[in-house]
Amino acid sequence: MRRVAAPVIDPRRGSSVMVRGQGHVMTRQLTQRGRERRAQLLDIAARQFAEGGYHPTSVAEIVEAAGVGKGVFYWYFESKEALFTEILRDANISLRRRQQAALGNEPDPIRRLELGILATMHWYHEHRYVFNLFQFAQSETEFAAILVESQETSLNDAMRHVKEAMAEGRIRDGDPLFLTQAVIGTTGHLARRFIFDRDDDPDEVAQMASAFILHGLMAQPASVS
Amino acid sequence: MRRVAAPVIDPRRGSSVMVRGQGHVMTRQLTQRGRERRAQLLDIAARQFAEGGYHPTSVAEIVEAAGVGKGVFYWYFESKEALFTEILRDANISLRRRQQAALGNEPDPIRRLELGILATMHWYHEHRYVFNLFQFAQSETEFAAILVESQETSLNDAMRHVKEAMAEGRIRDGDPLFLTQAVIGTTGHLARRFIFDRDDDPDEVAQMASAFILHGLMAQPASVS
Amino acid sequence: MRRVAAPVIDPRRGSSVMVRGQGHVMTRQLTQRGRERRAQLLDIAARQFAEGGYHPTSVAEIVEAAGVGKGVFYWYFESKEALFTEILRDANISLRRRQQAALGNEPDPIRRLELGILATMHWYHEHRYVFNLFQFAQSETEFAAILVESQETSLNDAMRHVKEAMAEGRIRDGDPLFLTQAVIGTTGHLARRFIFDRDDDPDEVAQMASAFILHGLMAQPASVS
Amino acid sequence: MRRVAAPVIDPRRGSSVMVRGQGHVMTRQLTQRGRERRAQLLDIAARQFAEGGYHPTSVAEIVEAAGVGKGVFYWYFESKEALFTEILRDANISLRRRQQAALGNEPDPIRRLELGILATMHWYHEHRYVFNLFQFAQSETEFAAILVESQETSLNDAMRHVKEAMAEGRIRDGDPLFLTQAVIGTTGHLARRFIFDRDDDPDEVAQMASAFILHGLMAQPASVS
DNA sequence: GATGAATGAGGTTTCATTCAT
DNA sequence: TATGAATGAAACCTCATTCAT
Repeated sequence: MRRVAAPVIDPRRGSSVMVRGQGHVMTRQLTQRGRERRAQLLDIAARQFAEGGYHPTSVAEIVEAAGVGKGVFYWYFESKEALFTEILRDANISLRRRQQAALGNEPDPIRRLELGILATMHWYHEHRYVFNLFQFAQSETEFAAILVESQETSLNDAMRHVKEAMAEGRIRDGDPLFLTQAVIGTTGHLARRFIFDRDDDPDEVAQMASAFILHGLMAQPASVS
Repeated sequence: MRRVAAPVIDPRRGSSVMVRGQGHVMTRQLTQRGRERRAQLLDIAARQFAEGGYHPTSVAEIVEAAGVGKGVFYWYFESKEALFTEILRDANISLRRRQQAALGNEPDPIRRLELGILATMHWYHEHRYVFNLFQFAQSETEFAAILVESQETSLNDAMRHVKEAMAEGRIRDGDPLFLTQAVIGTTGHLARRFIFDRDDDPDEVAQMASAFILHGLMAQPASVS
Repeated sequence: MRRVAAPVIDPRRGSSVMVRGQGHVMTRQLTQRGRERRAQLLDIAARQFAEGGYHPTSVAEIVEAAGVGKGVFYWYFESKEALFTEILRDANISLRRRQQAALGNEPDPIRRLELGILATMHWYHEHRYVFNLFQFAQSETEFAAILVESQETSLNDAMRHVKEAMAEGRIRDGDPLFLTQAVIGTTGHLARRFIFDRDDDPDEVAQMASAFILHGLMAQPASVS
Repeated sequence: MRRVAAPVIDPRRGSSVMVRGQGHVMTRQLTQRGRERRAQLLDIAARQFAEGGYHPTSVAEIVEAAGVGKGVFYWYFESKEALFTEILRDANISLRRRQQAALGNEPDPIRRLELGILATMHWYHEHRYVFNLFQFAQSETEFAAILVESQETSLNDAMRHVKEAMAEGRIRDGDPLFLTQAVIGTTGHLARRFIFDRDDDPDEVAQMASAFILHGLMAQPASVS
């Protein structure tokens, strides 16, 4: 990690936790202090998972980094797995919030795509450690399912822009899902390679990515062969 | 895994192994039978890692699936990690071989890109389980390094086509590395989503991917705004 | 537990507690409310120990069921072990009280045995959950000692009847302790099997138990009175 | 434990083990050495559970007593619980075997009961530590079920004798199950009190127990044969 | 070459108990 | 009195690796 990244956790969220009370799940009310501790653990864990991998990072390492006893972890989280799941969900919520904020009331769907790509690059730039978490999550069935579910809303947002643009004849006809996935995949991979690996300027990466993606989507392209 | 995928291992390769014997590393010569057993273990392990994850899959499970004792594993591989590293390398060699074979003597660089995308989709279709392996490998530093190294040659192949096309004025000017990464990232993500997740027809996916990518690369696009 | 059983705790008892405060043991005076809370905890704990076992039942579960914080537990009890010890003592006191009440001034020792068996069956019927507590307590040295000590008085009561009956020539000569243990053992096991396991009618079980205890298996028994 | 008791495990039994092989249960073949080690662990564990209780005795203590590493335990047993279950089953098999051997071809059902009681007392005398195991097992639902199931055969054996004797008019009419349970309960409790607690002579205990069971407490019993 | 057995550090999780508020 | 938070030892169990046979 070349520079400290902003946490993805909103400490005001989550004033209560789900815990196991002998067989049935109950909700535990947390004090202000409790909420802060919980957010701290989420943040520390996210960074350690990103740095060292989910499996290789032990609960012991997490609590040690937080400077608390081992029991604290299980006071706030049902399991290591539940913690990771929550990190994934929180990250996606944070990313989508940023994308939404960036769109404002922009009426042009193509412009909305551009703004979304720009917001995404900036968010990744600030939360660079999340790359590895998503990457890993994709690789194990249970977590991949969480990811898909968490990203569904963002996917639909983007697909809406694509459909609108298509209806306006601004972009080529085609399967909207396929095109949207192309947009997302390209954005993600370029972010990984140029923002995460090389720490390039997010504005520049976004601009180049937009160029590639928009030409890819455009109607009336130059003839291919 | 919806259907049985072809192994990525060439059993003729690897007629000797590096192993630890009495403290120092030594090279072991393998018989024909030995080479087959080794290839079998690589194949079984690859599938199990893909299905259940690298860390969650234990050496015990691998040897059990192979129907051999635990000692056999360490007869052929230095460690679980070395085994995985080898799987990654082998997979990339296999993929590149397929891409190379597809290009033939095609003189047109743009056509070479198209053929490469098509070959890639077909290869992923046949080795679908490899997706998870690559995805996971990206997420842990040590394995990510292996991946980057293994994929460097393929990357340079593709970049050569891009540069040539650019020199011929067939595609837009721009950072060739950036454009090549865009091509690769888009191809990979679309393969993941449509070939792995949905088992779509690789020819169709390749065709749609090529359309998106080539328009993205093209010179003289339709005006954006 | 098929039906709610009566608590074995007398909330009027125990107006003060022994607890550890600053390193030394001190006696704490309890208010009326305090005594009730204490009795409530004893009762809840007894049922949970019976249902789920002493060791598997955690203090956390007990206080959760009582709807109080964890500190409360240690305000009223020195430890989980002390709590269980007290449950055992209370249960035996309650049982003996019932047995005593049943005897009245009955002059016939044999009749007294019968009345004792009947009272015991009824008590077990009302406090069915106690079976598991006694059973468990027998199995761990420290608790077994508490049981033996708590049951000594009841044992001596019963043995007095046996000795009197023997002196009157009403029952066979023999080791009074042995015969008394036989009476107790038979009563206990039959209660377990027919009252706890099958929820049979305590009057019927008592009657059949008395017949067995007095006459054994043989046909043509000596007339009872 | 005042004296060393004979193990209840037959090391020739059990040439294979059930173990978990990732989700599904598989059977593992054991070598002669493996079978001995397994029997040793069963025996050591049984004694330690009896002495210190099932829950308080840790797997660490068991393997330490056996002088082996912790992994060995899980090589031979699926879990601590599975081990205990097996101890319970083995003990009941051993007890029943002894009872059966004692009966020979004895035609008289009453005599068979007597011989059964005698064999039981001797078996308990040799396997005294089993008392606590049974006692504890009774107290937790899951293990109690195992006990009931394991003892069903012995119960039916004894009930057959009771029914025969009843058919011959040798013992009183009554519910055969009730009477059989009375026999078993009395025998068990007396064994516990006089053989386990006091280390009395099993022959004497058996004789007094038989007298009580056959005649009850009454003087002038009906003649036995 | 191959096997079953063994190792033991280390993993996740639980829990009796204490303490600051 | 009472609470939520914290502790940390210790529980059960896993697993990469080694080894005797």
